[in-house]
Amino acid sequence: MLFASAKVLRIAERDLVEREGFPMAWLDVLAQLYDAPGNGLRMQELEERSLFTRSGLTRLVDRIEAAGLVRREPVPGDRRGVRVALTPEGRRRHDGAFVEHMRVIEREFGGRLTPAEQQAVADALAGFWHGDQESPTPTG
Amino acid sequence: MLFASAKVLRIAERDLVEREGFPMAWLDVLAQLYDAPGNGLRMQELEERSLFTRSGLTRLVDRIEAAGLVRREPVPGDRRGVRVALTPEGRRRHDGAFVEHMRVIEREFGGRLTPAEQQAVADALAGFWHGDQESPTPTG
DNA sequence: TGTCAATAAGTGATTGCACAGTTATTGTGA
DNA sequence: TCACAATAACTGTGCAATCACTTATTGACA
Repeated sequence: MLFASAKVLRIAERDLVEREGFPMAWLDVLAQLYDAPGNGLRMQELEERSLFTRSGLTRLVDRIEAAGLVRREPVPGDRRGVRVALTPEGRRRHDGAFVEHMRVIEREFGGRLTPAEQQAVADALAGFWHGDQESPTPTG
Repeated sequence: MLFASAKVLRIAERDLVEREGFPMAWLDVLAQLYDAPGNGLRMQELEERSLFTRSGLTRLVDRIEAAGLVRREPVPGDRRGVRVALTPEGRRRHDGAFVEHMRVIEREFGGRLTPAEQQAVADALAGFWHGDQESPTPTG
């Protein structure tokens, strides 16, 4: 199951880079910000929602910021913190990329499963993803 | 679905490195060789079965070979080719690591799905994985 | 108010993958 | 037999992610 997913990820990655000029890591960040209130999150929150470490995220956001898709803002009341917010350009790129991304995944993955299989996988994974995102038995 | 899988992969990766001292890429290679006739494959065959490019595989096999888990052998009748074969040590490490790896995935993923969901995902993904491993409509 | 642990984020060094190009070997046709 | 394209694998380079450490700021307590 994981190997199959990795394969689809690889294909989707390639396609996204060719079409949009940025990798899935960017889309991941853009999508997280898009779904966040005010289209922005602190680095720490982004770290929790994405699969990167804090240090990896720092440089990832550096690159996305350099491309003009997000911008760093100060956090009122906590000068240690940084808020990463989607720019209008970032929102536009997200919209286009996300739609294409879903199309590719549909073609490479969804299109090769029956509707019943799609539903079953979607239900199972949605439950997994939206449930407790930590280990089910962290202390034992 | 892909995001969820990536998360599990990340966890499994960490766990494997801590327990066995090598990453999932090694286990991938070890498992492919384990399943192959004579516990060996040519680089080209390994490339097809894994998710790496040939150049990535060259160095990956370098490292696994340096650790003594596989060895390179000449291919009779084709001096261009190299056959990568599991050493006895490699087979032992595979056995131990694979069992633990599956246990972690069971705990992090399977354990959080109902049996019916597990079956549904397994069926759908097995069909996907064992089917045509290329794009379903490569020419259009 | 001054000290010090805790928190938020960034930096330097290391590791590993992919792309493009290279070397060695094989097979084909004159 | 020789020239040349195709094939099998490897190497140099650049990019991106991680680990461990550093800097800046905050909050608690005497």
